[in-house]
Amino acid sequence: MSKAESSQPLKKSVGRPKSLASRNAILGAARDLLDEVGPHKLTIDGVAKRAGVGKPTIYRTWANAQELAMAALVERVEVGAAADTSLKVHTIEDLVESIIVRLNTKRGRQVALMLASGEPDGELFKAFANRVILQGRQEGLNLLQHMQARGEIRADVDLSMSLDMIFGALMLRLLLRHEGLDPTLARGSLAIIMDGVKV
Amino acid sequence: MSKAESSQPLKKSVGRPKSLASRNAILGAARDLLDEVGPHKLTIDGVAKRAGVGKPTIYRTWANAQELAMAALVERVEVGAAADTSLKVHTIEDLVESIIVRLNTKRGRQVALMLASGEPDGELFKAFANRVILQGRQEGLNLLQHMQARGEIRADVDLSMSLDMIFGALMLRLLLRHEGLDPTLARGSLAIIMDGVKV
Amino acid sequence: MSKAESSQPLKKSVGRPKSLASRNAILGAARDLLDEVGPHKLTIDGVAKRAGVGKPTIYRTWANAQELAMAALVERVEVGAAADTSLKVHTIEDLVESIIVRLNTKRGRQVALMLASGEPDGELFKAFANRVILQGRQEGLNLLQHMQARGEIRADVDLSMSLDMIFGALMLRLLLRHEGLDPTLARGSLAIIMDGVKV
Amino acid sequence: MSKAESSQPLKKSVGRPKSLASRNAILGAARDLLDEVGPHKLTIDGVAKRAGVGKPTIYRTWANAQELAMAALVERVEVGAAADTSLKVHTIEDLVESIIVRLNTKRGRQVALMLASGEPDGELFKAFANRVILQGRQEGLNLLQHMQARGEIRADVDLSMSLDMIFGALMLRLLLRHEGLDPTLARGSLAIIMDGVKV
DNA sequence: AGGTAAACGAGACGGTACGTCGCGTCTTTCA
DNA sequence: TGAAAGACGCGACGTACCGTCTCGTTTACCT
Repeated sequence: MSKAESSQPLKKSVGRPKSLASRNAILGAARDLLDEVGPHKLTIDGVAKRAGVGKPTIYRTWANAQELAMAALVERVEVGAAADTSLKVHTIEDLVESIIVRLNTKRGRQVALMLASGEPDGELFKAFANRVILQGRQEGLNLLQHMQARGEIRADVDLSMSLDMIFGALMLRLLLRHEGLDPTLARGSLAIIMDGVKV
Repeated sequence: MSKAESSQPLKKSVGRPKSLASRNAILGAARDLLDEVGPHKLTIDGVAKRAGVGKPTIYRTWANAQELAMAALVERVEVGAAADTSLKVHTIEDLVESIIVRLNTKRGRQVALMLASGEPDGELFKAFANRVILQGRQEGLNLLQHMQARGEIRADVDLSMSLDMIFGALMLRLLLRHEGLDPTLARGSLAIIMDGVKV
Repeated sequence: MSKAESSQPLKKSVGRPKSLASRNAILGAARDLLDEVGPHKLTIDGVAKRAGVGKPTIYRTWANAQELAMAALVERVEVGAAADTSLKVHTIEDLVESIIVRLNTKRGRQVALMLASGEPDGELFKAFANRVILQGRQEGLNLLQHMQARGEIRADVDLSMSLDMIFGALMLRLLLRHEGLDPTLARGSLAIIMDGVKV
Repeated sequence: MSKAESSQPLKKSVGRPKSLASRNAILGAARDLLDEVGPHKLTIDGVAKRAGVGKPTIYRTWANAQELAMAALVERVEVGAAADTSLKVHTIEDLVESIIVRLNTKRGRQVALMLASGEPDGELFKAFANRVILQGRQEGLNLLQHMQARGEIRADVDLSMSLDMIFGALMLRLLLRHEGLDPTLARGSLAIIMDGVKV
């Protein structure tokens, strides 16, 4: 039932079109507030005031604060990703390392909160998960499949589970903070996956 | 700043002591409401009314709804754990399997939400994480250390990371639901860890 | 600091205008509750529930229960006064008699309580005092001034004090109930004022 | 139903007697708080904390904050009166003047509030009114009766009403602040009463 | 060029919940 | 055994946001 991000209707709209300036102001304000007060305290009232916009203008596009937060985070992630296209990721190790770097920020925890608090069967939730997490996982899956095709990984291995173990370990440390989380861990976790732990 | 769960003071307290009956009623009501309406909608007003208790009585012990929710979940987990002592867990595989079973419930997501939304540096958060997650992880760590001592695992392996990969994969699937999560996965994830994926 | 009763701004207000229906419902509920439970027990919660209105809607116009009570009483007094225009008051005796009648009711004590408990330097307090008490006093002052002009009262008499003595006696008996308060007293008190007590 | 001010029981009390020190501390704290925060904000909690006393100790003697406030004011008035015995009051003019001085203080308004907000038929209310107001009025009544007996006042004059007019005028100005209230008014109001206003 | 329809800012609306304060009562422990 | 300390059930406080609803105004498209 979400109103957000529906695919553009082909029928020409009548009346005054939505203001792109307002949209940008709203997402910008949301982004700022996410950093300043955190996702719990992100309120529609606050965003409206900060963006210099009426509340109905926000509700016309997003159904509630959570959707707005997701939209703001997605946009930020995509902007970041666009900036990253320069540095090519060729190996699974590079990929994991870059994921750690991106996760290990304030924004990383914001994303994690969205994932944990959202309704996992909702339309928007899936879209969000896809864009901010599963996309990276898919990249990794492609890389592993190539390795499997090249005979570097056994044919019977559950690649999906392997990836979830790598990414999951990062997520766990992000959430619990019981152990550090730094880019050098990429090599360690991959070593475990590749070689196993048996003698 | 949390008032909850302060370590037991040795000095005899003066004045009327806190009512254990009230405490139980509050935690019971919180537990029920967590299941019925979910963690987002758990309100102090609701708990107070349901428990037949005044709001200040709740605030005297817990600073906000989140702390109360954590306390209710901790208690539930501990009661569950106490009931489980009968079935002995001898192998790492048994452990992971039982964790999956426990995670893969409504309560599992509730716990995950707490972990994702709490302030990770807060006192209560750490206590919560310790009791509901890291305790199981510690059990696993003990098992793996025994295996390492017996020469079944190489001496240079980062056991901590290995465990985070196993537990993290479960957590990831719990949150994202992009793949199923059932007890048979215990064997699969352990196989990857033990043998690695290389040819 | 009061928000109530600010003088009408000439500038067109922006945004949704305040609902007159709500205002009336609130004042009506307050009026009813003043009679039913008394001024001490007049609560904003109670008025809101009775009026079918949210609490913030009340606070948007009145700062606290006292201001609301004053507003409700003022309105009632004015409605009563409007109804009274039919019966003309020509003499000071008629005036005092009608004041006694109006004072000597449940509402009379409510008004007295407001006067005694309000901050006498507050804006709203002054407005209240003006409308419910001093207006009647001013009428009396006019009558006495006419008498003075016609030579029926000595030129050197402090008319203001004279009126305060008449009205004050009524107020005192209303508050203390140490002596009865009935309309026949109008004649008596005026006699004292007019003729003095000396032999 | 008031428990306050019951005459000291003659029967020997059993067990530990009520602490006079506590009583004094309570009344002192109440007196201080009456001045500092006003009668509206005088709370039992506040008095208990300030007096270093448990709340039940207060409730054992006074039924609620209003009774306590009255008790504190009565005591203060009586202490003040005791101090005044030195200066003899021989004429009605002296009396009115001294009343104005005493009324025209913070405490004067506190007393007025008590009178306006109390239940006028309550036992305690009557006692309070008697001690702080009607006693002065009675003194005045005695003086006027002497004057009447000496033939200085006509025999048919309603002395009670005359006094209420004098005192009421003061009360009115105290409450409404529409006109000043200073000791020189004693002479003026008495002049009106004595001589009347007619030519 | 004018009409019209939608989006806009502003902000009030009925609500729900917040976290606090104070009530008057109760249950301990201490002196 | 009275008094301090303080927790209790209760109810109201005044505030923050929710998501919706009028307002009057602006801005584009479509006659």
